[in-house]
Amino acid sequence: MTKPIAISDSANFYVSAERIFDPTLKGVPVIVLSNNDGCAVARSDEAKALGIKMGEPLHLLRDKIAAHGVKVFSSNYTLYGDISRRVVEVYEDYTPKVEIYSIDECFLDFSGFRDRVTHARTMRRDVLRRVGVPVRVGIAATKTLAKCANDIAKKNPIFAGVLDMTDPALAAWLLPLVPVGDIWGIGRRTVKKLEGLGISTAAELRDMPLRQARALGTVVLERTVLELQGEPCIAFDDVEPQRKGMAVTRSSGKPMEDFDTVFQAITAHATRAAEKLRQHGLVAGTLTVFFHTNRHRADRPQYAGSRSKRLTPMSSDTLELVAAAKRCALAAWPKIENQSYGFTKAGVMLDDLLPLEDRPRTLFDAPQRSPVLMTALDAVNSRFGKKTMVLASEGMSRSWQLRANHRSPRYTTRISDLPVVR
DNA sequence: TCTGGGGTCCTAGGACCC
DNA sequence: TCTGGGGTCCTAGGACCC
Repeated sequence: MTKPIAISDSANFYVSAERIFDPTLKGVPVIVLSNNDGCAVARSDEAKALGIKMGEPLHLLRDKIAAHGVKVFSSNYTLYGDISRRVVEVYEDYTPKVEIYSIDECFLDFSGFRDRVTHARTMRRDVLRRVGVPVRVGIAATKTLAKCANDIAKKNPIFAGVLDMTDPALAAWLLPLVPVGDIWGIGRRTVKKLEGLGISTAAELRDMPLRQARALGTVVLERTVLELQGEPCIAFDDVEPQRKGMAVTRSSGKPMEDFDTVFQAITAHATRAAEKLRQHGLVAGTLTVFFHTNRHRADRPQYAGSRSKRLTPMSSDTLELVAAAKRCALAAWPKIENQSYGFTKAGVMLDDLLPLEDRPRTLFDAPQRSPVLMTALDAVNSRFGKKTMVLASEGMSRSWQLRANHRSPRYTTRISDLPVVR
């Protein structure tokens, strides 16, 4: 008997998080936008019912928003991250093993509970009571099947948010109802290929010959088939994996025309990346800078520049990272004379990350050339707020900064954001 | 006419996830 | 006018080695 795995996820998480602090949002259409107020990345059920699609650009939604009084929010990741942490705390009261999969999803070890459905229902009520967001739970023998169960529970109110599909007979009965494209790990490309073979449901994929699955979609697809058969191939893992890379990339509020502006954005991104490195106690071995024009504008000249550089010694020092980023940006800058580009996105990526204490040593290196300065920088920005102290090359105009015209208060992490009650 | 056989490491690109 | 950001894993193919 394999161990039952549960996956718990939050319905429309970002919307649910906004609703905690503003009850007037209940029962009305609400959407949360991506960075730069670009497109809808979370929609309430009411917004979905209006036909608002995941990833739909805001500028195509203006009419619907006006006609139906859709409430619109910019992303408030500080708030969502904190709510997510609180939800995990509740899960930890209901199982000794929690694997955080994403900001709104956790795998839970549900082995050993006599009545898993009752246990899940109790947990669900507790999350709602203590944090205020609704969650759904799918339980099955493998992660892929648990995701299916969760998906079925999401779409069929009859399950009241909890479906235990551990029983193989129940799985066999339900899998024919799951479209193959809804399965975890099956994306658009694979759906196309499977369609050609006449495979359109989870049950049909489960019955696909393993060799054929591997030929079509490598070991990844083969594992999915095995998981659908109830054989675990994706291990439950509650230790945080060593991260391999990190990126800070942003679209700009308006096009960046000259090197100085692009470099201001890149300075800000490299600065943020260095902060993240130090927070996690890591150093980076490679830095990549990229920037590109708006691909949706066929009428404007297109350019995409990118350069990487090894960091030796490995570093988490803002000054060193920004210096390396500048060399990359200069090397990647277009060489064509008299051609002006409107760059709309820029980013800094760091790879070959290692814990500070594991970094290779050389005779003269130090993890940060200016460790005392970095400590002071982090202390000031933590005490007085982000961006209190920045490098001059980040500039003061911030003309590249992204839009966020509908941001809600950071209710749980910033006292000055709280509404004043008189 | 004959033209090895493994290894390892690295990189670019594809596919997918939320 | 306006179209997100941050990750992971896998494979193929080239370079290089003995």
